[in-house]
Amino acid sequence: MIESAEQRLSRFGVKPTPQRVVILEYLMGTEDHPTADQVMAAVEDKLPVKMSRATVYNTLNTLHEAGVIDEIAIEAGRVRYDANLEKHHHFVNKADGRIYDLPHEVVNAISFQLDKPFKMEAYQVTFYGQVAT
Amino acid sequence: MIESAEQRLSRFGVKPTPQRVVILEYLMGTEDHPTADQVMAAVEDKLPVKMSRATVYNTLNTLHEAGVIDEIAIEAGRVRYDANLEKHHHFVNKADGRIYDLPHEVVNAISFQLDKPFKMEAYQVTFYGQVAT
DNA sequence: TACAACAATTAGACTTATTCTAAATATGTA
DNA sequence: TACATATTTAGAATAAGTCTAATTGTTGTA
Repeated sequence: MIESAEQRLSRFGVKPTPQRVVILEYLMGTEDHPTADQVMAAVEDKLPVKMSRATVYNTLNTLHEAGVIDEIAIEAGRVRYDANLEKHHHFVNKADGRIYDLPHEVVNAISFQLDKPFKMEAYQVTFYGQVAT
Repeated sequence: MIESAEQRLSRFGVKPTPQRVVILEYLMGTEDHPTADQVMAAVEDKLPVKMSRATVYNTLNTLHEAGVIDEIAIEAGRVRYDANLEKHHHFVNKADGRIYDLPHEVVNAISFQLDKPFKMEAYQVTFYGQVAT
C-alpha cells in the first residue's frame, strides 16, 4: 500500500497542514527533482488561496529538517528537492542538467578505505553522462 | 616538476592575463574549495589594482568552461571551485560543510550496472560524515 | 464555550550570490 | 600607427532565498 502525504507527515512528526500536504503530494507524485520555484508554480492552484513564497520555502525547509524530503545540491545556483527517501544514487544528464534517480542496487558493490580523521556515515554516487532519447 | 599557473593556462589554451594567473595560482595553492567570494578576498592584494567582482566571476567561469578548474555544487546556495584536476572524490563534513578531496584510490573497486538509456561518462562518490579534530 | 499560548502562514522588505551592460583598457596584427 | 578583438571594469540588474512583524489558525484547559 502506498503511503499518503498525510501519513508520511505524521510518521515524521510533522503536523499535516493543507500547505504541507499539497507540497508533499506534489513532490511524492513527480519523478522530477523540482526547484522551489517549480514547486511554487505547481501548487499555485491547489488551494483556494495562492500560498506565499515564504510558505513554500518555509515548508521545504521544515520538511527537509524533519527528514521528510531530501535536498539535492548538484547543480550550481539552485537547490532541488526529492521525496524519494529510499537510498539511491543520481544520474546527471550532461545535456540538460536533468537529474534521474537510480535505485540503490545499480551499485552492486563498492569498496573503499577512509583513513584517520574521516568517519563516514553515508555516501552517494553521482554519475554523469548522456541519456538516450 | 610542478606545473605553474601560466603553464596550466597555456596548456588549456587560455590566455594568461595577470588576473587569471593570480586567481589560478590561489586555487592551485589551496586545499580548500573556495567560493567566489573567498577567491575575491584572497586575491584582493595580489595586483596593483583591486580586481572587480565581475572579473572574478568571469574568470572563474572562463576557467571552468575551458576545463582548467572544476565547479563543485555540493552545498546549497553557493558554488565552490577546485583546481585539482586529478580524478578524486569528496568528503563532506556534516558539522561545517567543509569539503575534502579524497584521492581517487580510496575507492578500490566499484561495480555498477546502468541499463537502457544511461550512458555514463564519469562518476564521483560523495561521502558524508564527521572529521575528527 | 472562551481564552490564553503557541504554531503556521502571509506580504513584502531585505540579503546574498551571480549576471548583465556599456564603457574603458589592453593586446595583437596588418 | 591604426583597427579589430579580447579583457577588465563599475555599477545596475536579476534570481534565489531569508527575515520581519502582523495576522490567522489550532490546541489545551478551565
